[in-house]
Amino acid sequence: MLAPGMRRTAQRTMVYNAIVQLGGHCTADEITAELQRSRPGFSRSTVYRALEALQNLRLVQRLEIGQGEALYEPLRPSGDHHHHVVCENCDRVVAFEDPALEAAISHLSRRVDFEIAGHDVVLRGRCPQCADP
Amino acid sequence: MLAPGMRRTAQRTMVYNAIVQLGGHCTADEITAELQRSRPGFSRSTVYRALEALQNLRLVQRLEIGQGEALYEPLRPSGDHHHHVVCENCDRVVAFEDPALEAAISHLSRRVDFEIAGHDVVLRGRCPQCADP
DNA sequence: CTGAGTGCAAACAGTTTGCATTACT
DNA sequence: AGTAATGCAAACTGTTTGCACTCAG
Repeated sequence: MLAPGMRRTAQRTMVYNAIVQLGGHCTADEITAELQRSRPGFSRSTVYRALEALQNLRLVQRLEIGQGEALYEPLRPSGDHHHHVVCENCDRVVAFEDPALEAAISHLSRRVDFEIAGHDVVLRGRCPQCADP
Repeated sequence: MLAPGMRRTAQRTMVYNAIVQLGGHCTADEITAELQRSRPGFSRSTVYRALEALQNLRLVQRLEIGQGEALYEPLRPSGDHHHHVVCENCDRVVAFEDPALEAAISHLSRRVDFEIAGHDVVLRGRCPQCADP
């Protein structure tokens, strides 16, 4: 599980747990704030470095949605593959899976002259709460 | 064409022309550098403000690809709809269109409980030059 | 002539880094 | 004991903003 030479520290565990507790799709600052509630000295840099380590372990995925700060979500090591819908109004992020979309992309991947290694899809719109009232 | 009160200035024209001349998919700094070759005082802020204005006029599209700086591309006002493939090695960006992908997304859009207004797709991989040697 | 647009410098946000200290293994 | 990880502060990058000046309409 751990890469050779890599250490299991309290901070990294805490960062992972904070993401889960925040319900996923949270920013580095939200994670820091959450952790500093119980441990005021918790360092922002440690959060960033822990997030990098957790990404290498495939326990956390970084999402570059929009131009602002990155979002982080916990990843089931089983390796589920999904994409995201973002509310343009409240910035809420929801994940979805769609086999037909994946099929279209995998078919398309054979057509382009790049060797495709991965892809990202982001849907933008209004969530139910922001659309109705 | 111009929004009410909006002015046609030499700088905005120059920014648009620079993007075209650079072949699209260029950064704000590349545009600034290009313009400063012939006019050393050309301001970075003017580039950013011009890019914002050109986006409002639908003459330029901003791409948020990866975590670094944004890319800008000229947009035919006819409103072509396309997506991008990025080379993970050399960062080259190429556009593509795919009706089957659009169909899958539009079908999917009816399935999710958001009111979908738009979407972005980015394929990541290796361009022919970076894959072969 | 008036205010939208410019240029400069300074502020800003999010993230990364250098370095001395701490604490896994 | 040795070295990866931490905490702090300072650097860094891409972008935005305040203000006096300029120029398009």
